[in-house]
Amino acid sequence: MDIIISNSSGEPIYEQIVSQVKAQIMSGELAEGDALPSMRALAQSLRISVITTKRAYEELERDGFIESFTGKGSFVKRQNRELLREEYLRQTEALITQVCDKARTGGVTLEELHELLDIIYNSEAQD
Amino acid sequence: MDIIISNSSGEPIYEQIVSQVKAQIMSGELAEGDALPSMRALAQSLRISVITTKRAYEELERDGFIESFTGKGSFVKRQNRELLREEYLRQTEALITQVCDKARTGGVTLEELHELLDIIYNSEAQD
DNA sequence: ATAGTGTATATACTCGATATACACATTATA
DNA sequence: TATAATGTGTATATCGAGTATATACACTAT
Repeated sequence: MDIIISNSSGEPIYEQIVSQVKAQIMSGELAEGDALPSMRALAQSLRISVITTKRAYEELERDGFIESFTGKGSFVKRQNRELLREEYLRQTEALITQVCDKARTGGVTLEELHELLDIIYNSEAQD
Repeated sequence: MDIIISNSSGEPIYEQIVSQVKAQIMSGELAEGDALPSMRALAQSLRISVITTKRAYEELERDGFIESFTGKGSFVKRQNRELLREEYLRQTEALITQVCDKARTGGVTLEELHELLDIIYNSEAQD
């Protein structure tokens, strides 16, 4: 499982883990029943504390994405992929709202936003 | 000067003050030489500590938007409005990048993004 | 037994927000 | 004109929430 931690983003480490696991579930890289790396193994490879990986896994478990068993490990639960997609859609809408607020205040027009959207959407690194 | 504090946003109070003052400079509500409310007056009207308003004013002063004089007050400095607009443009682009990342992961298409942008841009409260 | 899992407790550090006391400028008024 | 009173910005020490941690504990499989 590939997880990349950025120290400069300001986003908590455990949240970065959570969102990247969700993204991999969304993309199908992680499917139902798949074993996640053990908390210790992940902590070691990211050079962080076990407690931080545990916190990430706890949040994923609380939200119904994975299940953990003492002595055995952590595993991906059966997913309602459509539910996840809706979550992403909500988050996307929230971000677009921020974009519009910022743009209006700064005198950026709707047309400019559409242009920027095309440019940025197509210029980003693909998987 | 109208400043509105939201406790639910998660954004620090002093940052909310900073961004709203910048927005008012951008819109022309605050012009060169205008006096800002005193740190105490603003603190009292927002029911927050003087130290928090001071912190906001410090950041505005550090970034060259206002000037403070002990015993006299705080005043709007001469502005390069074009510089401010560019700052907003940069922030807008950064937000759009986040939008595209989130959208891609969630399987939201570019066409859907354009539609959402039109809807949200036009549905937001106008000044 | 041993080595692999997840779990729980107590601790340190950062950052937003604060109360309180201090220093300077203007204004009222004696 | 002198000076007390009020209004301005400033500085120090402290609290609380949230992130990340070291260490020790409990369970499972081999």
